[in-house]
Amino acid sequence: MTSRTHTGVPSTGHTDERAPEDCPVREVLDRVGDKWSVLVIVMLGRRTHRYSELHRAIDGISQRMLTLTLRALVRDGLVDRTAHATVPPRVDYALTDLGRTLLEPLNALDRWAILHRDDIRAARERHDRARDPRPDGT
Amino acid sequence: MTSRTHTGVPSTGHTDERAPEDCPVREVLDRVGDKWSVLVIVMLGRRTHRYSELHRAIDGISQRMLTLTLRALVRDGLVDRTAHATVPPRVDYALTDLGRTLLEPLNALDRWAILHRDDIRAARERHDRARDPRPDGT
DNA sequence: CTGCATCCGCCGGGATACTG
DNA sequence: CAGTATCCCGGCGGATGCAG
Repeated sequence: MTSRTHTGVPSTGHTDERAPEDCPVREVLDRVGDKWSVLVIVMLGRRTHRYSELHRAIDGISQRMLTLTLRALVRDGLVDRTAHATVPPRVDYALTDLGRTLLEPLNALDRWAILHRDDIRAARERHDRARDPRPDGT
Repeated sequence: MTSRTHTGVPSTGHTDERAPEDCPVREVLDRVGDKWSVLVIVMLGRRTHRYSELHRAIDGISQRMLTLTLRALVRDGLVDRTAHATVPPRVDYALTDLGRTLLEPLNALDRWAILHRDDIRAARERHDRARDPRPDGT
């Protein structure tokens, strides 16, 4: 149900109350914010990988999730699938041009994470310590 | 079982096989890739909001999730919570300096989404049509 | 090797009711 | 107004087994 009932806010008119639902960021995150997509994209950003390579490289991913993730990425035109009719079969996955363009904003996020991961850890510990003082030194 | 039997692939050895688990991008996504965090951050990026304002502005969010989301963001030092001891109570939420820095990479993702959302939609429809031709015109 | 099918546990998150 | 507490459901994702 997306029908905005605008209960109170009588469209203040001047404020930028544009609902963030149609905010494109969320759209990307809905596609790529899952558990494995970014990992796959990052791997394919380095070079083309075949299925088993990805499976080995991305530690912890199940065949099921790797397949589902790849399928979704292929469907959205971010990843290219090339099946070689050899025996044993061989399937290569690579980023499409579109997929490669996604690398940039992802790297921006990456840089932010590298710069501020310690800040977040610090803030978190500070916050937790304030809530649960742990009188003893364990 | 991860013991490389190197059936064909003769041990890459020199390639940058660094596992992407320690890839910081995933860290950010684990924190902010949930359903509501980005929406809240975007809203707070525009201006300070109080609880009820966020609740009204972010269409579809439940009190529970708004509370949980805000708590997590505060804990990580991305959002600042200011409770005014008035009656009725009033609580303001605003981005911290750290939170504001996150706006940039988020905007990068945003720009990407705006630029390429149509490409993705097109690729998806093309892919779906190829798989399920739908002979009739429904 | 590259998947697909099935079963199942876990938890994100919605609905609802209640409190300070 | 600004939350908290409880119940509950869907689906994400892991494990396993089977197929081309």
